Amino acid sequence: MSNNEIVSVLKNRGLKVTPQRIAVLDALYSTNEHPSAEKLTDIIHRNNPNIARGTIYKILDFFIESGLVKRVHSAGDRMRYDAHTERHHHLYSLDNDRIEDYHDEELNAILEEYFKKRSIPYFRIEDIQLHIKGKFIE
Amino acid sequence: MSNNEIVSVLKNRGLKVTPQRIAVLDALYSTNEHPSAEKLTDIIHRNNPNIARGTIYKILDFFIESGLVKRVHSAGDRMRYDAHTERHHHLYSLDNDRIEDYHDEELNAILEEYFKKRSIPYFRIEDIQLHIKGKFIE
DNA sequence: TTTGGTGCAAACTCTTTGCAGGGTC
DNA sequence: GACCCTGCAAAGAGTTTGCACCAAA
Repeated sequence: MSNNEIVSVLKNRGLKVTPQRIAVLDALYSTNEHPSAEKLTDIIHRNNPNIARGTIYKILDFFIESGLVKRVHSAGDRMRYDAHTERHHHLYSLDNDRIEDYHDEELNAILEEYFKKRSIPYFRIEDIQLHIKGKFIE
Repeated sequence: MSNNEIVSVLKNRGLKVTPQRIAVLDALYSTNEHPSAEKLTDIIHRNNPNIARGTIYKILDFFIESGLVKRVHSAGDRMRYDAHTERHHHLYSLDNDRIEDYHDEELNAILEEYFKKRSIPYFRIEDIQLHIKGKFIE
């Protein structure tokens, strides 16, 4: 995703454009490994060594409130982030902290169909995500 | 679950029985709110004020290795634990940190059926869990 | 010019670790 | 009695906060 496209993402939502925000979004869009804040900081610092750790945390929180970024549910050692907001699921390695996307339109359709008839009386569903745990085969 | 039953759970797996381990298991079995370590410590201290925080962490790690307890995937602020190991899914509140069980045999059957035909070539599935995010209706 | 974003460093929270003493089998 | 589990306190990792300075609109 080009710099101009990233700027558009921010502008279209009426968010202020700063080099730091561009750098954070760029780093998130350019990886699919659902980085922790630390990992993300490493990626950002390759091109922008002067962006502060605290700023990155603040920007991530801000993007989460803006709906641009989501936290990935994980075992909890540290937070993981994802800027790919289209509907998808995740594969979780039982050997390490690897998390990969799993896209499956047919599965989405089945789930949607199922929860249309089987609603949960005390709960309004907004999003459904599969956590598929297992081992990556090399 | 009675004290004797908890002792049996440990003995059947050949694990050493201590008052601290009993207290941790008892607290986990007696709640369905998927407590954090801090919350769990509160529960334990109601009856056993002298069990140390560090001990509880060590016992939780030990139980996870033994397969008696699982970590619940969450947004990552802190770790959450669950000793109910039968197959089930979770409802996640978007308003707060509430996590509730969701049992659904029909859904399990559908998922099992689906992934029998649709296998993922580079991944061996060991467990599938739905994360259903939304709002609890009071 | 005004508003609010950034950098820095300190504070905070949650979790892990090391070691001496004590309990379980 | 041997082993390893526990309590305590300190260290560590990850995240948040406060404030002065600076930049975007």
